[in-house]
Amino acid sequence: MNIGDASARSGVSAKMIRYYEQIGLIPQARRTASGYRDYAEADIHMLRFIARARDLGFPVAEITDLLDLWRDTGRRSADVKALAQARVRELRQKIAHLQEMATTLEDLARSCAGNDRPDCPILRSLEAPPRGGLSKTEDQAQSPTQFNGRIAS
Amino acid sequence: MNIGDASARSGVSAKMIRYYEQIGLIPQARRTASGYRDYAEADIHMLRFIARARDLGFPVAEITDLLDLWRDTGRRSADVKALAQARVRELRQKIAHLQEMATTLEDLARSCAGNDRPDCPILRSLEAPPRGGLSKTEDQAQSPTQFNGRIAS
DNA sequence: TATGGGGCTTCCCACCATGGGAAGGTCAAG
DNA sequence: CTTGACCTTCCCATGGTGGGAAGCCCCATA
Repeated sequence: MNIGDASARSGVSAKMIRYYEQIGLIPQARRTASGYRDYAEADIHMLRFIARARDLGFPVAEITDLLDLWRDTGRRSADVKALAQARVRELRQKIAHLQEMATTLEDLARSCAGNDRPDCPILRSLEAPPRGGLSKTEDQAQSPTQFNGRIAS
Repeated sequence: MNIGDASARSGVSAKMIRYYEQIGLIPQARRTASGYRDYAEADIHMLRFIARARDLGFPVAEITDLLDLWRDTGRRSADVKALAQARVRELRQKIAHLQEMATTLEDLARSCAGNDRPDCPILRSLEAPPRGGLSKTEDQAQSPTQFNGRIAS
């Protein structure tokens, strides 16, 4: 089976299949005499597994572990569950962050007249952030743990 | 004022200040005789505006418009409000997407024993997605509108 | 059999926002 | 004048994904 068929049957674009191979997420595909990648049913199965895991928000790096567990018939289901739960926690964290941004913005928008006049609380708020107390240039160290950047987009 | 001070006072890293200048979000900074960027109070003000807008989830591209409105004293507050609301809608959409992923994963995790046995509904689900009806290789066209990729991370 | 069109290959570029780091110039304090 | 902190530019990496070019390959139809 050519990469095009594998793509159509797995839902993973040909570009991505090559990429996954390149980064070592999936093994290097067999090649035909002329250099075409050649896939079997088992490969489609694996690709679908990957697509589904991506749908559920697993980063590619983590899917490696998931695939290992999938293939390991002697696995402990607790290990799989732990992975899923860690993912849920991260998703919830991102959600909370976005929620906070949305709520704040919504509040600001609500308090804006939205007419032809220039006066606008949104812009005023952008000028002078309402964040508690950070001004002395020192205290913005705020743990470089999870939120390095701003939006989790 | 050097870029380091501007950074400390605005909360925007020096790296980012240079980047914003490079992509044209902020004007090119004045330079001292020796080539150092030199900032004034007004620049700090602008950088803080940008930082705050990023905090609220505005993509850099959109901040250009925001800055234009900010500087335009003859603006209509309705224009600002529209921008904010569009952003809120996008945030809500991302939230909904993440929420769905989290819920699904959580359901799966709940139904997984999480013990030493290998049997695991999570992996089973990854093998065979529970999505309504997509199997015949044709129907996965699913409108390439907003969700080009999977996770909105 | 020749030709054309569609599929395959690799390679590079772009996104978005951010950080890391190297190589080299500058400034201010000691 | 030396030293160390700062500045400059330039390149690279991230994470997934798509776009596209240049050049083979394969098959069907004329």
